[in-house]
Amino acid sequence: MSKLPSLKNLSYLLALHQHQNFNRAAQACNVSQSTLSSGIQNLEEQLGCQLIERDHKSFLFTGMGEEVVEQARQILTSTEELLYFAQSQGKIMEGPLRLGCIPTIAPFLLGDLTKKLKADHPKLQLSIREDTTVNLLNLLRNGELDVLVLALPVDLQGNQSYVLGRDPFKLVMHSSLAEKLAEPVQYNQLPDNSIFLLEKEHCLTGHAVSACELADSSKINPFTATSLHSLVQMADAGLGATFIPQMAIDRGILNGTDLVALQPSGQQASREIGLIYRPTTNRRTTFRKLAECIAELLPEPLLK
Amino acid sequence: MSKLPSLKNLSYLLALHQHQNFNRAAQACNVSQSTLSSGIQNLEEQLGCQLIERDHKSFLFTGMGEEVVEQARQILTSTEELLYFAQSQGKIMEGPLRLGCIPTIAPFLLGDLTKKLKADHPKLQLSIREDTTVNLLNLLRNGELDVLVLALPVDLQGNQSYVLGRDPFKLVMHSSLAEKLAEPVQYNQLPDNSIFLLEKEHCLTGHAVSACELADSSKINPFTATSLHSLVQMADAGLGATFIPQMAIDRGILNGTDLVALQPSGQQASREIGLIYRPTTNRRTTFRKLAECIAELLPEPLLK
DNA sequence: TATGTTCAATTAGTATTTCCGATTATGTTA
DNA sequence: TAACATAATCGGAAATACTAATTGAACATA
Repeated sequence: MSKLPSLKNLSYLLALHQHQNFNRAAQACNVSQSTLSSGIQNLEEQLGCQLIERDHKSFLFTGMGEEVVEQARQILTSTEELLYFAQSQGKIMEGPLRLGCIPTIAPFLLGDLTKKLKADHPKLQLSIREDTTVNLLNLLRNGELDVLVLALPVDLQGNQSYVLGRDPFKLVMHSSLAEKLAEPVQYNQLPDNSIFLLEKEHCLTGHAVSACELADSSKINPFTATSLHSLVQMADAGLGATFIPQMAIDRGILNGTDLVALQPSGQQASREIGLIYRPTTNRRTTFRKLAECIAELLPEPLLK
Repeated sequence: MSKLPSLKNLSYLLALHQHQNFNRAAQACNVSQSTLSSGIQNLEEQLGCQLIERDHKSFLFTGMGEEVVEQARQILTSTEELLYFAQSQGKIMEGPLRLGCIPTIAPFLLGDLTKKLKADHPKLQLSIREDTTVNLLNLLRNGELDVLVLALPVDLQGNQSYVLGRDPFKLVMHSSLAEKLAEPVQYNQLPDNSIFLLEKEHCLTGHAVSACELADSSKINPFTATSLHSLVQMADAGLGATFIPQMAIDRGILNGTDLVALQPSGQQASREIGLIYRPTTNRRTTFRKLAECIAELLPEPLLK
């Protein structure tokens, strides 16, 4: 059996891939450019294949190179996790944990969550990143985040997940508009263009439309908002109705408005909240515990 | 960030875990005993925790040590896969592939499979291990096998799987016994102790009993057989009836006997065949292709 | 109780590997 | 064309990994 590539050389390759420049990559690794250069050559020799095409002056990762980068990333992340795990003496709820969360969940969950974690697991150092689903999945893949809180269903891309619970959708509108409506609200009672949604980057839109069986798109106003708070503002101004998740309502997003929350039609008018992590992780017990903490804070916990 | 442990030291740890003896482990690694000894100490220092308890003369892995072994195994397997992947230039259907299969599938599948693979992927070097489900799962976890063909349902223990297809159960008995029976056969038409099964190590027994809704255990003869072939012998001798999977019948296991195969009662009287692999693998495309090859050979392919 | 054996740790010396700084080769920009 | 940027190469220094031999402790046995 030929010799295994060294983790060091694999990390050089990752740095090179990230910086696309030998000097900057070398700097990032705290080694000289020559070291990194020969490290890469070494790696190519050991792996018996070309990882980057040298094009006099510049270079380009080969297809194989990209593949190796991908696999190397996984190996290095695992090793880092092993190191961290051992150094923290297996104390699973201590040390750094990098969590990503989407904007339609974060403001209504993370306040309570950090409070709870600070109380129950004071040595856990939670860092939080708020971003869209696709961006978060990329960061998870790159090892820049450890775990995500997303709304399901979502293409897991090979990641694993815990389903944490359900979060019902409510149809929110000004009280004056709501008077003559019966629950669950049938959408054909509403005027055209009267439902406002978030811009399409937010998965909430798609989830709400399908969960609430809102097939008739003529009801949807083409103007899109960028946050739940602005949706609430628009509804409060009497522009129309919108879907707001229960957890946002529970955390008082409608306080100080004249809005009412009605039950929309749709068999299962809700979204699921899930915790997503890399299939290759070895911090499953940590994530499981975190999942339990989060599930308790959801409107309808569902953790198996 | 502290320095990552080296793969070399991790492999020393694995060898030590396997051989439970510094000398033999060192031999297995082709290094001297002192090298291995200091490698382990090195590792303990880097990880900042005790991995083995030295008890003058002998030693014992600590709980943390066992954990680290587990994670190290995964890292090393991934790295080996990376090396193999690169060296084979990404030719996914070439080189060694170590497959495990249970005894109630192997004889009726692997002949055709090897024939097919030899034709379609002549450079694939398939090695086969036949063993019980639990043993195979252990070998998969240890990285000694790459992929398993098992009957489902089974506790995957965190592994991933493709469902390949269904394999119906048939109730097999001597033609003279079958004459007065209507299909699907109701078990209360059969005398007590008239159904013979495999010994309990074989998952076939449990699968058949539950799939065929054979609740009344008084029908089951307490004598158990060790292979499908002996079950067939016993049935042919007129001792009683037994469950035989369709794929065994298709491959002629009843040839030369006076046995007939009847439809047993039970909503879904069949077992599923699945391909199992480590969640941390990076040979998914290979396994997917293999899954397709195998599915084609099953009585009822079902691969999504 | 003495003697030999087994096993892991230690030590000291050697071999190997890794790394850096300087230099070179090549292309790009001013 | 000069100045600059980039990656490869080279030679020597520093770090490391490795071995053989030794030590010491535990155990078996005569």
